[in-house]
Amino acid sequence: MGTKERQQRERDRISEAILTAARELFVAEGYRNVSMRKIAERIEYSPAAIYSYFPSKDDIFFALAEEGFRLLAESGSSCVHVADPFDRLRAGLWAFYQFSKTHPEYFDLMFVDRSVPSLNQDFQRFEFFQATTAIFEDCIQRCIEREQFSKRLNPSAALHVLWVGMLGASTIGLSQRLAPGEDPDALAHDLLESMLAGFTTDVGTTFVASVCPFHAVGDPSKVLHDQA
Amino acid sequence: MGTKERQQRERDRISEAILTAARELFVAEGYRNVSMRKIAERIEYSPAAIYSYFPSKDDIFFALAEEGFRLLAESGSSCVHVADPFDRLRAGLWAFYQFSKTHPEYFDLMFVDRSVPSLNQDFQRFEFFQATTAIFEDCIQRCIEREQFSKRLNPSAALHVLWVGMLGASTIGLSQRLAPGEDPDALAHDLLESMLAGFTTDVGTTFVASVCPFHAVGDPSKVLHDQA
DNA sequence: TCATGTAGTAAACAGTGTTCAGATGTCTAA
DNA sequence: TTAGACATCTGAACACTGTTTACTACATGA
Repeated sequence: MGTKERQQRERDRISEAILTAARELFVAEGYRNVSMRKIAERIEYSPAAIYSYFPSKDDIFFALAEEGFRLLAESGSSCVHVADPFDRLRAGLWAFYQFSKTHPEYFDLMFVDRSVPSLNQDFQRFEFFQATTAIFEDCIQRCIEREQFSKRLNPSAALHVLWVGMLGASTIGLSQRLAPGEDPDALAHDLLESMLAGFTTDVGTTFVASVCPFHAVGDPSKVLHDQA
Repeated sequence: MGTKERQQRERDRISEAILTAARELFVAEGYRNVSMRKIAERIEYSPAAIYSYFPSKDDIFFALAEEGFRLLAESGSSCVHVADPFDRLRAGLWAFYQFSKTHPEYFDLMFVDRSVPSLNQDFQRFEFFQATTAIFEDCIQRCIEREQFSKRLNPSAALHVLWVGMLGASTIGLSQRLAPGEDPDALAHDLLESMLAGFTTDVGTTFVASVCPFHAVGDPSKVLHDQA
């Protein structure tokens, strides 16, 4: 007895070795330069052996994305100690942007890349979101209560806006579509401040579905401000 | 005589056929599903033949990206007729976002994808930017003059902010990293209005390099507001 | 007519993800 | 101790990928 347990431990050990090898290659050379054969070579197994631990290459990268979310949660964990809710919100968003720089490959895999089908499909499975969303919606709610943000702001929609805005800044940093000398950090900073500034006033509401060249933009619950 | 000309015409014709085949495959199946062999099959040539017209697969996609910029310029051309500079600015940015939906593969190639090296390197070569930048910086300048935007706004930096913000909305739409039922259009809309609203006030300036957990974020010329 | 240059091809190289028959070794039960 | 069952791992293959190279067939200009 205990054999099954030992076998399972052995399986876990090799499974972990595969992930470690994949992670090292992936961090060093990027998603596109990781091949099953390279992983196999690193762990000194044949490529076919990997398939008895992971059903496909996709699943390896799904597992790495999960790691990425844990990493991101860690990176952002320090900001929960920021006392002021407004500063906490900003620190969290900035941590998100910084993560795209400290872990560009993880970030690409998690938020930008479209070539890992399982990630597109099962993205909402990551429990990361529930926890994080709650924290920062609370920040926004407090900012509304202390009248730092417009009373008519929808915390959930506002958080989405901030998040997606920072995603833009991160993407441009990663894809290097800026002129030489242009600073993605300054851009991310300015974007963040612009969005936050936009929340402090009711100005935005006057635009929604009125002056805009587009009406009825889908689910009303997702519209940033309640229509007064 | 005239032979050289005819030969050149023939070369151009085949070169165009290669691009057409590549474009069709690319629009229908995405960048990653276009192979030299598929292009070759479509034009009824051997794969090797393509290499006497384009040095590599990358160069084919560089040419397609150029097409993409022409397409984008066309898509946005209608908005230059919008009389009000503020509405013109908004219409242009919305056209940019819409382009990511009508031509997702082009958009991905042009602004998001990192797997075409020549695009990363020579991105600033596209003359698209000079022209477009001028138009929309002018809009912002006019909005400042009529006191719709803060006097302390830097038009170039502001345009970058708006552009990158919309890129975030486009990216999230493409990569489908939203919960089921969440509407990327509404998100893009709210983000745009938030950023524009942020420009109407001086509020943002009070944050720059003061309350922020980050100071000296690079080139001061890229900072959104002049430091008062 | 003949030499030159070019266009296009077949085949190969080195790589990719993945599958599968078979070998090898380990564990369990008789 | 032996026999059978099971798990593990490999070599070889399949069907792809981008790209290169030796070669052929043909049109051109002299």
